Amino acid sequence: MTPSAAFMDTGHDHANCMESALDQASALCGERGVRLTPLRRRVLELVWVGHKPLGAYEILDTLKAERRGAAPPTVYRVLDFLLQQGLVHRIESLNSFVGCPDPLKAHGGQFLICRSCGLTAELNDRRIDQAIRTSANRAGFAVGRPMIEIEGLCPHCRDAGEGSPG
Amino acid sequence: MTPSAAFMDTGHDHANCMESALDQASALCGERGVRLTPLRRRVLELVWVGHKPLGAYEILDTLKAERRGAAPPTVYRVLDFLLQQGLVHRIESLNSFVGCPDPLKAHGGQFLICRSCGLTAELNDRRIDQAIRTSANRAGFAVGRPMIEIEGLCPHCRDAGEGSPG
DNA sequence: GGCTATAATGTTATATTATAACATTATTAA
DNA sequence: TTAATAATGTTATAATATAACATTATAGCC
Repeated sequence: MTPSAAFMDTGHDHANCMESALDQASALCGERGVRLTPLRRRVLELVWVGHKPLGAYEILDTLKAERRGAAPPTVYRVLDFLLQQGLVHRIESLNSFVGCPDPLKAHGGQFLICRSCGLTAELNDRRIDQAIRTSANRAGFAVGRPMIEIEGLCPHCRDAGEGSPG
Repeated sequence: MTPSAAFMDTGHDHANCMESALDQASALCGERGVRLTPLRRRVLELVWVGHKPLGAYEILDTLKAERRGAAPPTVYRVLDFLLQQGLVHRIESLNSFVGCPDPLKAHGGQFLICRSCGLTAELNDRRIDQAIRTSANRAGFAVGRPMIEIEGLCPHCRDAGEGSPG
């Protein structure tokens, strides 16, 4: 089960998952001739730590503890870079940022976001995408970037009875 | 063609569309025993004026010109009320608010948002909803509120060649 | 190596969006 | 008319994001 397919479960090797995301980012930046500087790498690492969306100012708080002179532009500039390279996604409904498990494939985001624990999983379901394109085309609309953010309960929190789904 | 089905076209009688939305809101509040006060009615009217999402501070600017003492809480409280009654939707990707053409039916929003002119159309496509539920269920996720915001070009701007769709 | 162009980051200030907390006014219903 | 509730007014501030310019680091060239 890849990270992109569903929520990580008890078998999920997170240290490995994060390391491989960073390695992939490093390779990808190398190929593209852009620089994954220590600062950029560190921010990418931070958004990967929890598998849950992180706010810019949460990232900033951590950076401030690690280097002098970290300020909002420090974080937002790095996030812009990571977004451009497809290494992170922005979750609009949370004003937050999360690591992308599949940066090679260009894609808008489809996210399942647990309202109880905050864990987020990225989907890439062609049927959802197709249903959207069909419906948009019918309205004469040229689809650019579809954003899909599904709030609800992850398997663990659902089973623990953390509130009703509706 | 109802407002919910697609973008308004040249045949769209907007004055009538807005009036009917306000009438429907008034009736609906009456039935529910909640009050569509002049302030609330005015804000609802403002979000309906353009068929495009309006920011809270844009609404505030208009209100300030019309009454003394309008301040951010004035607007946000009214928007909370209108959101609760299903009379407006919040567009997360724009931090903005837009009138709901079908407040009786409980629904998450499916929005087509033109990046060129800002016009927004609301969809309610059961196939999109179904595709999302199928995919979420497969991941063991209990769907609460799906948020779907499709950025792109409306028919008019697409035909006028206002930038590429991707 | 030293030079220059560019990219990245530092720094200060401020814009934009949203909420907290408490005071006042309006409406409902007894 | 009065008490309870709902709605709005008011002041202050929190949270998110960007503008503008200064400095430092890196890459490519001589």
